[in-house]
Amino acid sequence: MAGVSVGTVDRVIHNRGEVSDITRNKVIRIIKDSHYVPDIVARTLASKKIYRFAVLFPRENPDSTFWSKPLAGVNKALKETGHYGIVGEKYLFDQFNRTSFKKQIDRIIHNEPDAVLIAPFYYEETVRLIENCSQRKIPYVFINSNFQDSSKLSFVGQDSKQSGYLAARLMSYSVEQGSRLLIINISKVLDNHKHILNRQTGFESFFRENTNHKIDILNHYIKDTDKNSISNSLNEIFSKKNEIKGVFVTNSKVYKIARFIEENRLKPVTLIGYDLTEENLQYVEKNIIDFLISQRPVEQGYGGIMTLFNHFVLNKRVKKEQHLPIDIITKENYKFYIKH
Amino acid sequence: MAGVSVGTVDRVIHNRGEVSDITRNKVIRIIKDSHYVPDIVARTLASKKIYRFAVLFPRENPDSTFWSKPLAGVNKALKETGHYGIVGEKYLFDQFNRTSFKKQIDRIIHNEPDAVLIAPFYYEETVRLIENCSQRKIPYVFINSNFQDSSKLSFVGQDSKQSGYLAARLMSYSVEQGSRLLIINISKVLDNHKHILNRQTGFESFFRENTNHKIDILNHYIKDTDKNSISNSLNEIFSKKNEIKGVFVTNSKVYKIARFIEENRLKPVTLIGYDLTEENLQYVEKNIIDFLISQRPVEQGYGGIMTLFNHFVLNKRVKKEQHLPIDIITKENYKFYIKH
DNA sequence: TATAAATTCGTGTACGTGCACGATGCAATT
DNA sequence: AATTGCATCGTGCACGTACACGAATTTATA
Repeated sequence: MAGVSVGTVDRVIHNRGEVSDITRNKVIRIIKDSHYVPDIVARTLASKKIYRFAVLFPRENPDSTFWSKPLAGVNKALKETGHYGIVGEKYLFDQFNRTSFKKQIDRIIHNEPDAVLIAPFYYEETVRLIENCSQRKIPYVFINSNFQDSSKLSFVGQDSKQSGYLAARLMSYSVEQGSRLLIINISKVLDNHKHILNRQTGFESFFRENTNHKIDILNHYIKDTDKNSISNSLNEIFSKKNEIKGVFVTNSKVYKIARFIEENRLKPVTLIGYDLTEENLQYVEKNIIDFLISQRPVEQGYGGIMTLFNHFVLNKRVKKEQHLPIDIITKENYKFYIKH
Repeated sequence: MAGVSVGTVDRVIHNRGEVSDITRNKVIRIIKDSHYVPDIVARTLASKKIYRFAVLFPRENPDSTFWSKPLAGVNKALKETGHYGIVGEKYLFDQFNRTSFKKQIDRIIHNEPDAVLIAPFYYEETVRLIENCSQRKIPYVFINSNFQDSSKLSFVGQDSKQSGYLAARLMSYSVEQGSRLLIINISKVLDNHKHILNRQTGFESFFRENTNHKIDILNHYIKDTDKNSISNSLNEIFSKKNEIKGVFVTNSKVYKIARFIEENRLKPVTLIGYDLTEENLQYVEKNIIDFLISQRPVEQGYGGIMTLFNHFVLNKRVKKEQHLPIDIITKENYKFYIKH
């Protein structure tokens, strides 16, 4: 149409220069008018370009099997996009070991990937990574836990505060006026997860805002996660007066509380926590855990890679905040959420 | 490797004959041993084959906006798979008009698509369609409502009975012993939706099986869906003695009940229904509807097309029953389920 | 034995794009 | 006038597969 060869058109499309302004404009005009879009299938076949995405995740550990799910989502996405030259390079760290996190970041920086998918566990090190990326124009996406940062490509995860708010709503159905509730934070390291605190904030604000629920809320922190420490810690609270009607655990460790309740044959309380792990589901089956809130972990990993795929291969614009639905899990519907 | 040309290998792969048994076996052997898989990108580029999928859905109507969502999912899938030669041909019928359903089936049979995605509304006509498909070896997939049929390729939708069961569990949190509950079926036509009845069955069986909940359940059918008929019908029930503590509506018409409750300023009841429609969400916002159960309508349409895509293009085996998660929707999390 | 028919196979072209290489034309330099 | 340099553009091959066509070989028929 423009009276030029495909080579010239190709140069225009890829901004490779070596085209006069006159022909360039002519070609651009025609591309627009005829609604031409490159055939990604042919493009993929012809191009030998390979996109290397670094994936910075915690390694699965005995204390929490959670992170195997996002990894499964990543692998699923990699399988689907492998044809298009996407390869994932995994950098797994020990989530309780800051040095291990730092080391993997060093490796990433050294290996120069085309993009990075980050589970931001430790603050300073994360900042170092994203500053390096910004400098080298490497896009990066956060997963699971958000990061205040305007130059990120995207965040894929849950609105943590809202999830706590939702938990409170669920709690409100089964506790009457004047009841006493308990929020439990149970974790070895506290500094690194703002979104855990957001859950607590959300939970509290529900009862503050819905003033028709007159509720007394206790906060409790458990730092040592071995069985004995938990037992001692909880005995104290529950023995005072067993007046607690509901317990909200701000992470996936809720099964440890459930176990305590079961073994001590406490009066039933409404128990709400996070994540569909094997251990948690056991107690859902036994009706000890009432609700679990799911973060859609598989979709997080899948969405993280797909975001980069859309950005690089399909040239789509991606949304900066991608909040996944907050799924409510009970004994009756959990089976439909597992598998993959 | 086999000492033959690509042409011969191609004939083996596609069972096009004209290959001696000896060479065929040799090639097959090598394909297996070397884990060869065809490059779908190159295949798509080279092949001019077009797959025409017929989509038999209800047309969106003022009474229910539900079916626009599966259609959106279908369109999304078609966009993604368009490169691979997938085209959708839509056959939309009036869900309250059996003749319209029949007519579209005639058109489908006449047009000879490569596969059919069916929302099975009327029984006999559906049987006629799938018998025709079986005869002509055209695969078909059911969506939303299941169909007892061993030769279908797949079903994509929800486990209806389990969703009713789940609704009952949610109800159980907010009603004390001895309460009276109400199940409302509200629909112009009753014969065509077994899965609506399954919801009721599931709800009832929860309270039968969990005998620690002593609950009295009333059933109520509303056939005329205009406002006055509903008013009259409900007035009768609620006026007797306003002792009803919870209402379960077995479909998306729950907003009509909510409206009645609002306008008559009835004592608050726990109200549970189906589907995230505009009208329903209004009453969720007002705290009149407590829970909605979502059928993941968009995913149903998306999954229906993707099932056929996997079958035809990727040669993947597809599962015969694909049950989507039963999402629990409240005022706090509904926002994350809409959009797309 | 010669010829026809059937079977089995190889070759060439196409799909739409990326990219290396070389060709062309014109202006600047020697 | 001859040469060089630069900007601009076209050509050809490659990617891995599908498929039409015709060639080669074997088997059947007269």
